[in-house]
Amino acid sequence: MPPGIMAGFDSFGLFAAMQERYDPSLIERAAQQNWEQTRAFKAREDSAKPKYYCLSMFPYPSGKLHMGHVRNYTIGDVLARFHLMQGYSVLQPMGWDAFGLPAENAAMANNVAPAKWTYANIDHMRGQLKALGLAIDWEREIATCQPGYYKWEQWLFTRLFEKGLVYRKNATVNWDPVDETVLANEQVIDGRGWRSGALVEKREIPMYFFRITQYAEELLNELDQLPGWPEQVKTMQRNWIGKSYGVRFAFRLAGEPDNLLWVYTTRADTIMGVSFVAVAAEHPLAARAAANNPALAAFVEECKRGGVAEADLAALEKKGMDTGLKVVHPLSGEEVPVWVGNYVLMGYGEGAVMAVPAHDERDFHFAKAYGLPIRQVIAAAGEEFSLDAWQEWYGDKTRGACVNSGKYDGLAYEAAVDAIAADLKALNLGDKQVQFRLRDWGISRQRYWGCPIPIIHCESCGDVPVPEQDLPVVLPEDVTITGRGSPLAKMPAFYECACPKCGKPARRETDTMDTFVESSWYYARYACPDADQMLDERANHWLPVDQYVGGIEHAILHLLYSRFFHKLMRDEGLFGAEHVVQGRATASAQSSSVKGEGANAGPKSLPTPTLPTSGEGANAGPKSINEPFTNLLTQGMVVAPTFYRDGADGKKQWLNPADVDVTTDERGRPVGATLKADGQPVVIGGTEKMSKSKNNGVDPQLLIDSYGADTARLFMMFAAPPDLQLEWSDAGVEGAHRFLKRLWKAVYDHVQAGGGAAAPSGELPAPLKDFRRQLHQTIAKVTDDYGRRKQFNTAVAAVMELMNALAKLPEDANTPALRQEALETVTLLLAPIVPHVCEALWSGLRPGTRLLDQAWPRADAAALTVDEIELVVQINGKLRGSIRVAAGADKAAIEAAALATEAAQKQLNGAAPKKIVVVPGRLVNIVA
RNA sequence: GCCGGGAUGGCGGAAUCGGUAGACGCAGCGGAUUCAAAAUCCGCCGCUGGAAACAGUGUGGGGGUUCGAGUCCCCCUCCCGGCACCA
Repeated sequence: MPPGIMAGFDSFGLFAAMQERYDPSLIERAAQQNWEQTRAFKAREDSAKPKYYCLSMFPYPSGKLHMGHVRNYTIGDVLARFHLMQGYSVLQPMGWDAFGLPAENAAMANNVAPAKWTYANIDHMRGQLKALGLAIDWEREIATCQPGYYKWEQWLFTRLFEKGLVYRKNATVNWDPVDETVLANEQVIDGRGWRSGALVEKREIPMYFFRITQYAEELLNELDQLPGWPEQVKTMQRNWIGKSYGVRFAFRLAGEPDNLLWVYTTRADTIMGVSFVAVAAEHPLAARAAANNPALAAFVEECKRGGVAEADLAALEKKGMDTGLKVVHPLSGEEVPVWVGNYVLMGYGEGAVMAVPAHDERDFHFAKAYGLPIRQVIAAAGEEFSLDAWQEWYGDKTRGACVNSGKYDGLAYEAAVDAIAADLKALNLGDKQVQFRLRDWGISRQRYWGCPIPIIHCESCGDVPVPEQDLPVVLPEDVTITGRGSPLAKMPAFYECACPKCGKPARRETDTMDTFVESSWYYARYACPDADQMLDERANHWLPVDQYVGGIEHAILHLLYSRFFHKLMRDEGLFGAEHVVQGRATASAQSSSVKGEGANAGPKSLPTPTLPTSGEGANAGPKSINEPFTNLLTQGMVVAPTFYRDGADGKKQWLNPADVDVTTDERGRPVGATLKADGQPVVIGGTEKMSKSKNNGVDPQLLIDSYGADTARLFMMFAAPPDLQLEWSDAGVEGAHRFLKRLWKAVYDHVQAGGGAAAPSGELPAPLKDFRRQLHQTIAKVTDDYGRRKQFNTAVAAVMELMNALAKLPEDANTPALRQEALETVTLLLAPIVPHVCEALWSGLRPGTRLLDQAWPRADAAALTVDEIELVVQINGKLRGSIRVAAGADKAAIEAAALATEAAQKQLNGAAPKKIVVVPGRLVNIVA
């Protein structure tokens, strides 16, 4: 028998006794088995407790888990477990964003069917997720590639089609002329197809669109109803929706007064400064002018080269060419030329813009480059207009007034726009208009591995939605992916069908949906994954999601589309009004300050929560059926150092950090690195997002295998706050593991020594009293960090500090009891982050009970009181000393004590202070 | 290009509402233990000067507001995320 006691299992399936050595694999297996056998995380609709729906963005099943997943899911799990301990009925589900491009790429690379590849990946990754010990209700797992899931997506599509919220129009895509296929933006590299290397062209094809613009106003306005979202994300969405107030008006074509060229502008006040009009290369006027102008035709062709990604287009050099056409200025009657500009986007607004070079920076540079006139029509006091260079104020609508603008001279922005809009309206050539930057959502994809669009094209009946009884349109799984064309369009067995209306032979749509569609409603399906309708009454119980956790990269598209879908489903009556809205987490229990509870509360006393609470205000209040995610946490990336050598072919050969040794100088600064294999130097690159291309990924599996899931979870939570990027560090992992070993030893030693009473009794000597105050401050701090701040690194740090203090606690009659209280508390506080080891420690501290059944600890207000506090003394804002005063000391006493300090006497040198600032509980600043 | 962020010791980070900059951890240095090493434990640790006490200085760069600025305002640099077909 080795020293210590061998671990045995009790009736809970947990440890009856602790062994001396911290053995993560044993502990984690036992804890996970116990949770699984007791179905500990099954979410129930019939609970009397308030509900808390905690959701992490589901993964794409790419093959194996990466560190970003570990981080994402640990954050979600910490919040879920914290709320579980706070007395909530928690739903934390998991599933798979299973459709998408990588499965088709894998199919080509490895000659494996996308379905088979995807399901194999899911099986592997599910095992990896389970090894992390997440408090997930696995009985609700969904995969979006299953017909049982996408059937309802197709069903909603047909409903929206009937309502006119889905329509068909042409859109521009990246076309690879060699592979004869449409490319995703990421498949266009430097203007060429990634596989064929062919120059990519723009091509117009018909696509289905969701009319998201119909919801633009609501999507914009309801951002104000989301106090639980980061301001940053709401700002990005506001800007993306881009509501603008402007004027839409028309120019008549010179000599063809019935032919109108419409433009939209937010700067109608500068209309008298228009010196040309620019249209997109795809604009009908451009095509018309190019018909008998070979040079222009060549330019239009040039504009059609390259991809459609807006980031690339915006970075292009601004180019243009005169069409030779002229239009008549609606107010001045002057003729202005029409140009084709490569910077004008056909898909945005009218595909044409009025150009005012004097007051638009882009137009200014364009006019200078092509020698077009620049006419100043706005003047600002104290500023001089010069054609030499662009100045900020030229484009500032808050400054100045109209000049050189005839009857509008002297009018400021608003008055000028009003007058000009009124005049255009009188001419029947325009009016004020509110416009959105947001465009309708094109969802057609010419790909195989996606949800089939449930439409049948009939020569007589047109586009006919597939009737409900024929859904789902099942995606055939036995296909060969070649990378050329669309696989479904080559399968007559798939597309040959009869028209549901007239019965004549018809052709089934062979495009599939954007995978963003599946991810736009999965959060709702988790409420009722087995329902034989899109959503059932369980959605009313669980929605909205109380806490959503995921990467900041989804700030706009995914989160906007999900908000849109939520409103679509609401308007379809899938949840909301007619259902009873109940089971809301109305536990109002806002954090209440301890400060007010005692007259002599310490300076650093923190809020104490009452049970149950989620700790954030946004979670309370009436349940909204308008928004899917009440609180949002956006997590940063996981990054790691990179190392490389210059290969013989001139390309960099990237080396994995695990294979490299870094050497440091005597201060620990890195001075060089060598490859472990050959001891020869390598180049230290930058710190970058973990990726295959830079070979700087660290496999979470290795981490879990060698240290255990708890160490992985602890490192992830401790290394950085959730919203910042997290830098990978092997040494940091070691440190996290060391802490768990120390914690284990502290509890083991305590239990071996006979443990202690549940709590100390009677008056404690000062060091013990101080420690107990720190203990209860830590409870308050950690509770606030988990609940309100959602910042876990500081929670861990506070517990580490407490453990450091515990190790220095003097021995007294009450010490074992105090130690018992401290260790029990620490175990509970850390349980959301490192649940397995805490479960084992708890069974050591309280044999026969299970940690999962314990309530969250509460700070004892009595333990938090202090008699005396320390205040910093500053002279002219510089730290010069400190004083100790009674906790309730008044301002006069504090000032007197501060003035009496040696530092103050020396600095003042007999003179009277000019001013004394007393910051209660913090400092005194004497202004000499 | 446009929109949104970020920058604090050798490193990750802390400082929550404008109030002691550097908590906690890593690395490093010194010591204990050991035949030795690993592990563990104790101590030191922004920079400059000083034996020390202490003084000066310091939060990407420049300016400003304030008794007091890492935090607020203006300008700039670099890095990161998104830009509608990667997810």
